[in-house]
Amino acid sequence: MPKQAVSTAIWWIRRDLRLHDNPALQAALRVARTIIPLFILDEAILTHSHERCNAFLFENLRELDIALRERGSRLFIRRGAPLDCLQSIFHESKAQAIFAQQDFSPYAHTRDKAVAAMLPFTLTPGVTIQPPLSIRKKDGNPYTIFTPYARAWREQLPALHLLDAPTHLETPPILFSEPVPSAQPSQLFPAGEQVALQRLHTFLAKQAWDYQHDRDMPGQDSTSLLSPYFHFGVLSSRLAFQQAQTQAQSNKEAAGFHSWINELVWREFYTMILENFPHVVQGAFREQFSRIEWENNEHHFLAWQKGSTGYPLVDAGMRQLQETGWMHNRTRMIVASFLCKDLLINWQWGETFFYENLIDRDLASNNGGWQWSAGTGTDAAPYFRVFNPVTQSKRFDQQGTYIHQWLPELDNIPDKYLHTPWQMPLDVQQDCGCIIGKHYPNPLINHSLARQLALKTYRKVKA
DNA sequence: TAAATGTTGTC
DNA sequence: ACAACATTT
Repeated sequence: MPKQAVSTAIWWIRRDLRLHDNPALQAALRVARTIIPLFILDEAILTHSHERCNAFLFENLRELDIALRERGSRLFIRRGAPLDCLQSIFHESKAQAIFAQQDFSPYAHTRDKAVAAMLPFTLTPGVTIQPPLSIRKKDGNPYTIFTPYARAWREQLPALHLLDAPTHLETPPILFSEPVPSAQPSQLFPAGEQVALQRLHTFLAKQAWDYQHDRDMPGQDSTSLLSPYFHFGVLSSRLAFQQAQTQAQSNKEAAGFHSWINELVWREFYTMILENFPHVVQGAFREQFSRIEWENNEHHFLAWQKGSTGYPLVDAGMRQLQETGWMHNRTRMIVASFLCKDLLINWQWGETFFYENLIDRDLASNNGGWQWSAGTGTDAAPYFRVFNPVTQSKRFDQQGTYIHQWLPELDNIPDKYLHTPWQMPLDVQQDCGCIIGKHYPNPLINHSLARQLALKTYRKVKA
């Protein structure tokens, strides 16, 4: 960080699209009088992400610009390679320092190293609540199991001093900026930090109380729906944690709050894993699982993607993803288990598909979740843990609320066949206007046989 | 953050 | 016959 005050600093915005509790912005404000809020449209990232995800980003940029203008400032947008853009705006504006929030991915590290080599560049924490490398075992090695990690995480948690949004920002009047790209606003995820803060507030006042139980019910409105906001830093995870923690400490019935906080810690855990073991991006965390003999049947993969596997809860999950860019966590686990175990398709195919379709496309969490499901990862479920899509369906979507929400072709089938439509006698199929094999597919595979095959295939590579 | 299968206990 | 519990995958 520059020791003495400078006149102008660039606040390079990446995954911190907010004014509240923003360490990078505050670091810039501590040394500089004039701030240039800059976002760079990096084609290397944009071309690999779904239009819907980019739309969420663009809408949030628009909201950030509005919030900045209310404070006498504005957002500047450039398009191109980050280093090129930074060098030009740095010289055009005669800025003397650049501040950004540190990001954790192989791409981000390469990018940021190149910038630091050429320009006065300072990174601040802020993506996670605690810096990923700050939590280690006594022997200095990183944790690889969640539970002891979470214990250490809680024990060494420092006091969090949240940072207020600035009330006024001074910004140079004349500097080139591209317009904020226009985009289709999302119904499910309206943009802006005020929406995110309000959503957090509502969640903590209502659903969080029963979160421990209700979060497993994909048909209920029981989760916070905050993941896209966390991913782009529209909402500060430190602030969210602190508010949940305050509620947990001031209420006797705090299980729901602790359970939600635990999900925040999972996010920290997988960011830490990615940081310490970047090879997880390439393949299995544990070497022997790169040798699984997958079937990789393209036809099965397509059916999975479209949501036509014949297992209603799996298909409902995939339709929710296709239609909204988001999927409930319970169904994420179920469709992932189905892809890896029932279809014996390489989990990386699923990882890529999720990464391309989720608005909350977080590299670390997505990779961690898939490795967990596939049983190839750090804290993975044992390989023999295979979800039964029918059991899961009956347990977590008993009334079929979620199935009905996403599979209109099953609208009229009798409740007793909702989880197993293929068991409908032909006359019932005709009565309810849902012919299996015509209006809704036959199951792609027989779960019980598929399970046997998965166990056999996994057993071959187990340590 | 599971499910299937086998064993024992109860009627 | 069928829970409840234990073991195996």
